[in-house]
Amino acid sequence: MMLTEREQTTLQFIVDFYAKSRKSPLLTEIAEGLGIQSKGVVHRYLSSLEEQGYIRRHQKHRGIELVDHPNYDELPLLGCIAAGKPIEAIENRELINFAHLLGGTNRYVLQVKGHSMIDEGIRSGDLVVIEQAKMARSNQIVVALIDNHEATLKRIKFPNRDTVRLIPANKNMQPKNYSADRVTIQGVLVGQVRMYT
Amino acid sequence: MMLTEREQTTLQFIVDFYAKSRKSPLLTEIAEGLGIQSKGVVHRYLSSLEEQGYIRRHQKHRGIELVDHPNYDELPLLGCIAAGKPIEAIENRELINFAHLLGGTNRYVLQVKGHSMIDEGIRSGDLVVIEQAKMARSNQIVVALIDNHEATLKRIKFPNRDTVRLIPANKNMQPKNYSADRVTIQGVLVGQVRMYT
DNA sequence: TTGAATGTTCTCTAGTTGTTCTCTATAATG
DNA sequence: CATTATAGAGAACAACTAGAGAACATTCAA
Repeated sequence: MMLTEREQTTLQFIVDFYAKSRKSPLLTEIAEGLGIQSKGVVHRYLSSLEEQGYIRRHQKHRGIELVDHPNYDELPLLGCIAAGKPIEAIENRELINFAHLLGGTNRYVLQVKGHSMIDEGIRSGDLVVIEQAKMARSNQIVVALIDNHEATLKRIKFPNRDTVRLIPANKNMQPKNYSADRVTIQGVLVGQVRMYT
Repeated sequence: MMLTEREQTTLQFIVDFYAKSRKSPLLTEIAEGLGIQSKGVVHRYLSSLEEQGYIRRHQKHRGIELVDHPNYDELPLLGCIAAGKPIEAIENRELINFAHLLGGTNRYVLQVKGHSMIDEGIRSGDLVVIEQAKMARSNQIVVALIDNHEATLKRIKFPNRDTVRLIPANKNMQPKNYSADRVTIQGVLVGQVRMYT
């Protein structure tokens, strides 16, 4: 379960290459991609990757097969999709990295119940990633504890030094002001995830 | 069975280093981080940490492995948050695993533009994870290509064998029927992610 | 079928990183 | 005062990583 630096870049190159072209690279293509002259070196990396279960090889042409590995934290960003327009292909196919969403040491997940953030696109059942924090900037969405027993997910503002304003994202609900000493911030919203089965 | 001061700071440094860069530090990096000149000293600390079960070492470079360290594909699910109610703590602290959202090799990300899925909680700017597929089940949300040049994200239904119905999630837009041969399915929505900075 | 392209297996080299020593210093303690 | 535990420097060596490239085997495509 330990990849060396070069083995990692090799694997990443294969993943990227496959994401872009839907086929496996040749040894020479990998070598070129890594700036290496010798395909023997590449072959050694591939052997190690195979031994560790990241790839399989059928000794054919473009025979490298990626094994599904739960450690990928990136996906290729293929483009934008707009209502009624074709997919704009993105030239330099970016990779979206989700690691930093998960990476923080003091983050946790809450499942949302109710519809107080519906206009923000946060629906009942969604997962929100919260970064533990005691402070927040105005306009951030926070987990706020009111009078030490009522926790809510709301957008926060500070109208003045002694007042905290918590704003739901739902037309049917009203913002409320609280004196600052009644509200404790428990965390700040850093992400929202929904999984469709 | 106690850690000395320096052993603790060493361990802390490794944890922090891993959290930031997702790889284990070199002895020299640890030495530098602790303000030590000699990697021999670091090695002694590591031996002690290993003996006491805090780390494992595979005598390679970057071979330090933290024992009992949270996987970075997972975050703890602390509970539910409802509008106006306290956080319901979940007893057996579940870990939410995002790996299977990212795991597939034939998945990619699109950034949404426009508001055709707004009632589904998918907003302009959101990232959607798409699994490449040519088929879909009724009621799934798919990337559909119409007449080979217009791609959209819509909920799909099959009213009858020859007809495909694409349904936007926006009250201001109307569902449309197409003859089946005009519509190509490019992928199925498997996830939606939004990151707040 | 045959030549070119590609994959496999080697040996060699260099540089980096990990391991094992010995030596010194300081503080706490009986 | 001697002893012990902690902390550090640094040298010598071993193990590992990285790369080059040659020779050979296999696969592909004309």
